[in-house]
Amino acid sequence: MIYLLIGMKREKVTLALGRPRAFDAEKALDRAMQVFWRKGYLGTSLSDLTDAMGINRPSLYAAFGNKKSLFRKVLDRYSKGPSVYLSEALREPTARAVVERVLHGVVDLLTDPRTPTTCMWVHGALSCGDDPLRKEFVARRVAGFEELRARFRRAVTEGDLPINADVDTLANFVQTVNFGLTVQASTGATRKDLLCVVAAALQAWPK
Amino acid sequence: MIYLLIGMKREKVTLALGRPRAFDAEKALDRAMQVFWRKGYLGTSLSDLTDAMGINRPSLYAAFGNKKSLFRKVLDRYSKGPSVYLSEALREPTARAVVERVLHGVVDLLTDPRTPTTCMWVHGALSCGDDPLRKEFVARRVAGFEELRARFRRAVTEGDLPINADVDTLANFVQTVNFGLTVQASTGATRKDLLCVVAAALQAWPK
DNA sequence: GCTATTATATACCGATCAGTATATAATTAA
DNA sequence: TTAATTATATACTGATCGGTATATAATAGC
Repeated sequence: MIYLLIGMKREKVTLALGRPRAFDAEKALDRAMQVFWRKGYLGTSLSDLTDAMGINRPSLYAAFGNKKSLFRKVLDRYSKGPSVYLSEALREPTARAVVERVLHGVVDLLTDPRTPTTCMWVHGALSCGDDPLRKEFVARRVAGFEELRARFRRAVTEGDLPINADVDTLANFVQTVNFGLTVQASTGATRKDLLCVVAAALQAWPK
Repeated sequence: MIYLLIGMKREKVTLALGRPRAFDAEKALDRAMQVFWRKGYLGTSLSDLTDAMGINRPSLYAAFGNKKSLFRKVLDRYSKGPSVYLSEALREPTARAVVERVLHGVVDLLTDPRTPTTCMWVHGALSCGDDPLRKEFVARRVAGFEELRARFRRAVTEGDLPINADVDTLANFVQTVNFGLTVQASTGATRKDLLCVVAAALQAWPK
């Protein structure tokens, strides 16, 4: 039953028509995230997904579209969830603090015992074969780069980076170390290994 | 015709029995390398391989074993071919020169227009799902790390690194930047982007 | 020639892939 | 109750997966 709200006072809003969904879509997305995160894009099958999500195939398609569409939704969720340290880092008061927060953030993410020992974005980007999905990874990387660069530009105007700082290179460098740490962790590096690299990278930071 | 060499002087060695192979195994391996390099491990199908190699399936299996075995052979060939810059770098006279050679080497590799814009090792490591193949990537990364570390230890004794240099961290850092550059290139970074990062990383090097 | 041996070519195997048709169950609206 | 709507469950689709059985072709030794 739906009453339109065109200047009326009626406001009943029972938008749920038909049989109600029997699963929690958010939880299902989280389960899907774990699978894609651990096995990559091509390494994950529809059966892997439905098993982990506890739903059957038609329900998955009805709720999230096909595999690629589900992956995109999971990727968005990953940005706002496990990978939120990136946007949080941008709010640190100085460029130096931003970088520390980014690099410690990724190490924490990579070594969280509850989640796969990799970054879902990197794992996805390198496990989609030559699928057009690749283009979306490029776009997201560029977006991340630009956010970092904008933050460093601000740092220059605020005086916590030298006036002649090369903000492009700085943003690029931070992103590169982040990615490198991810590959290290994905192939067995320990938390101690990663933290040493972070310390070394921070030493390179302009005073 | 084979004469056994048990204390005899006969030495004719016509080991080619049966129908001769109609393809060049080395060239076929190179073709296979291109495919794995571009599409990753899971992204490459047997049909992709036989198409590229110009041979049929039974010939592939007879000459190189199954998909995983072929991939291992290709990985070895990759180390001695496109990735040889790593072992060459170790022969540079100073630690600084080693690092420069490694990082410029990987940038050259990543931006060679004749080959895929990634490193086959990294691409492979992150595109094998949760296959046990993963363990072999771990072993190879550790081996690479140890070679670098040994080289830096030598540099300490030779005086071109400070006596208190943390050789573990230095080797780790170089490897991490290498991997990071690879992910950057794999997701669209330009040669200019990569070279800026290399310069930034070199600035961090101990004087 | 004949036999042994190895490579090639075709065609096939069962398994799994992503995706869907169909029937039924659960809900709201009337 | 009845109709409309949406979700669920099962079972299926054609395509492709990695891998192989079988038959034939090409070579060497005798």
